[in-house]
Amino acid sequence: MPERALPYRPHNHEACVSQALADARAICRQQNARLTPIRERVLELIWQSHKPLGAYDILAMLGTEGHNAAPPTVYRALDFLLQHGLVHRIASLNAFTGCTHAGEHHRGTFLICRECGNVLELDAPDVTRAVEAAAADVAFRPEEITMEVAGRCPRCQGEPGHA
Amino acid sequence: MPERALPYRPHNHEACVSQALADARAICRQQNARLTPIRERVLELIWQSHKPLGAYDILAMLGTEGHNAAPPTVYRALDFLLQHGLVHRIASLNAFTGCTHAGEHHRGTFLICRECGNVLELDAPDVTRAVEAAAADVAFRPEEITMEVAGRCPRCQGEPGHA
DNA sequence: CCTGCAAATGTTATAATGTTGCAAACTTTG
DNA sequence: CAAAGTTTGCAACATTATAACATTTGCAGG
Ligand SMILES: [Zn+2]
Ligand SMILES: [Zn+2]
Ligand SMILES: [Zn+2]
Ligand SMILES: [Zn+2]
Repeated sequence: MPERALPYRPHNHEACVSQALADARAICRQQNARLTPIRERVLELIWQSHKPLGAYDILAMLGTEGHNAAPPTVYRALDFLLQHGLVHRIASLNAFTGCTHAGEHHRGTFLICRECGNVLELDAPDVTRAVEAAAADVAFRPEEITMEVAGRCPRCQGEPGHA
Repeated sequence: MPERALPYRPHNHEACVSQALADARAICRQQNARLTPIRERVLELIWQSHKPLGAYDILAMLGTEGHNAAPPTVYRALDFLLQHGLVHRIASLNAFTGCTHAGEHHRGTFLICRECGNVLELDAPDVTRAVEAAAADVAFRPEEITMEVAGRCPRCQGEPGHA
């Protein structure tokens, strides 16, 4: 899978989104899952945003485009996308972001810039290994790992306030 | 500081709680912070529970003991306790738990049993180091680390359903 | 003691986030 | 097509968190 541009670096984000959607379609086909219009649209909205979106942000966006959606619509779509590894939920933000390693069954580490709000998903095997080792030390069997790091992204360290 | 018993191992929990409260009083004295009755009571309730407590759980408990509290009362007490490193917020649970390393300025790793709900706070320097290294690789400056691992605790792996 | 300030708490209302339950529409399958 | 299963619409509700402003409390000077 080609490495996508880092979110806080200038890049052709439309291509980013199309690629993600294409990947998602392929993954769903492969898993015999139905990426319905709503689900796909929610995924697209999430990808189009450079920052994690709250469920109610998504709801509002659907509203402005004529789709008269209620909360369950959005949450159900999000559940589906989470289930199939297409998005992640950022617990510390109550928000959702597109998975940059969809289909790879992995545990993401998220670097969240407090200044500009951008989120970078790392695939950090060392971190995962360290967590698993620490858990093993106390005979704990990990199933799901939430790793979210709030701080400053490179761009915001020198010159704060990038959107 | 003496190591406290692991939460899911039988132990004299009252002693646990008194020790935590004594520590808290010492820390607040040292920091010139006022551990008022409400704040102390909230901390005590959190410590008395073996499992993380939601703000509204605390609210209800205060209610049953005649204290007619509203949400802001609890949230303000919790803010104070968070501020002074006496409790942690578990983002994935929207709940709060007593810090087992209060005063040590540290980044806790939380092992959350999905079966019994108990939470174990680890001081896992290896994990922290791994996270910091991964962040450094992309020039991200971490400020706060959220590490929450959901899974099965040792007791619940064999015989599920421990309270 | 009193006075005045700052910190803490009380109180009411409201915002933000997430869920339940059931009915209608759509898809798949035989 | 008919049955069964899945997805969506919809209304109500539950939970978690904050805003705004009034009141009380603790404390330092006068
Ligand atoms: Zn991912
Ligand atoms: Zn930034
Ligand atoms: Zn701690
Ligand atoms: Zn357990």
